[in-house]
This record gives sequence, structure tokens and C-alpha cells, in this order.
Amino acid sequence: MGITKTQIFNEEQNDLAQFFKVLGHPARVAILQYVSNQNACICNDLVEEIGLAQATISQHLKELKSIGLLKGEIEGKKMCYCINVERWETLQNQLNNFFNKTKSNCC
Amino acid sequence: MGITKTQIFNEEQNDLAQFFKVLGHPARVAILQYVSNQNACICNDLVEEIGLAQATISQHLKELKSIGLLKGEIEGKKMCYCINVERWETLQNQLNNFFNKTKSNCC
DNA sequence: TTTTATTATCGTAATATTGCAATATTAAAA
DNA sequence: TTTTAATATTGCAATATTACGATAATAAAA
Repeated sequence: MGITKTQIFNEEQNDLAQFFKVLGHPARVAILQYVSNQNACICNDLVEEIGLAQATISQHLKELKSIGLLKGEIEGKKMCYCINVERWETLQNQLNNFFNKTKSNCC
Repeated sequence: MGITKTQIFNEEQNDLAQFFKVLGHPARVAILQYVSNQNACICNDLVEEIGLAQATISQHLKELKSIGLLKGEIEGKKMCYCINVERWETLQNQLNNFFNKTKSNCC
């Protein structure tokens, strides 16, 4: 199989899971941390900073963009990737919501 | 490949990613929500509640246990799965830490 | 002790993900 | 216009994940 049965879950569950999934790779965590630590926008310093091939980094960046956590601006030849702060905070709220709601009453 | 190069990332990055990864499946999100909504401990009501085979649910439960979010107690023939509130809150703090630190200065 | 109910594990098929080399694409620079 | 540099995309190969049937393991009930 290998296929996730998304249709049996509700939208909130699928959205949350999708978001967690994208963050569920150390390279993507590292990318977010690195981007946020720069004062200026970075581009493919990432390839050197993290030890993965350019194609691989590009793929990870794409996934982070897909859930809106990163936005990219073209600056001449280079790309400037930055954290989308609004989206970032929305997600943080959603997560806290999930964490606060999901607390046990039992045992 | 398909293999993640964990050795090139630091412990924090790998830990965070591992945690996100486990939460990155709608069935596991649903399990956590369902467990937390019960007043008593539940066992394999989950199999009926969520529409997946018993073997599959058991597997997902195992993964949630592996990062300490769920704990299981044997009650006769049944298993009582509960949220590990301490671990839950620790993780919530870690996540908020990550979210708060990772905010952009650029663009 | 045998049966029954509940949960875990094993084996396996189908699909997804990771990573990279090779190759586009794009836009500035020469 | 040609070259060069930066990034994206394509096409794999290797590995991981998801899901489930079959089967084992466990403990109460009969």
C-alpha cells in the first residue's frame, strides 16, 4: 500500500498532519533555522551550509514553500528565501490549539 | 536513496524532525484527539472509530508510544492507552521554543 | 483446560520519500 | 549574443512508510 487514506479523516486532521509531515525532516528544520538566523536573505548558501546536493535542497525548499512557511523572491540571478512570519504565527497558534485541546482526562 | 542523512544534522534538529514526523500522519493525529476526548481510557474502540485495520492501528499506536506521547497500561485483556501529559507539555514547550526562535529578520 | 477476545507481530504488496546526477531554465555579466 | 552563475526540474535508484491479512501471544471466561 504505502498510500495514506486521507479520505477517512477530516480536514483539520489532514491539514495538521500535512504540516507536521513537512516539518518532519531534519534538513527542513535546519533550513528554517538557518534562514531565520540570517540578517539578510539567503539563497544557496544553504547548499554549503547543509551538506546536501543542490537538487536536494531545492526540493526541500519547494516543500517548505508548499505549506507557505517560506516565501521566495527573485533577486537577479539569486533567490531570496525568507520565513513567512504571518503564516508562521498562524501555524504556531494552530499547533498550540491542538496541543491545548488534546490533553488527557484519563488514567 | 530514500535514506535520510541524519548524521549531518545536530541532535536538536533530528529530535524535532523525528517528533514532527510521528505527528505527520492523520491517523496518529486522530488517535491523539480521540484518546484525549474520552473520559476513560480506550483501547480498540479506535479500530472502529477510525476506519483502519487492527494491525494498522496497532502500528500507529506503537509509533506514538515510541516518542512517549502515549502510554499504555494493561487492563486484563484490554490495553488502556492514555496521553502522557508530562511528555505532551514538554513537547509543546520545545515546539514553541522552536517557533519563537525561528522568526525572520529579513525581507 | 479450552475457548474467546484483545492486542502485537510478521510478512508482504503498493506507494512515498530521499538524494543525486544530469539537464533545463533564467537572468545578469561580459 | 555568448558566457556564466544560480536555481529548478527530470529521471532514476535506494530506502521508508502505509496498510492489511495471517498468525502469535496473552489473559479472562467458560
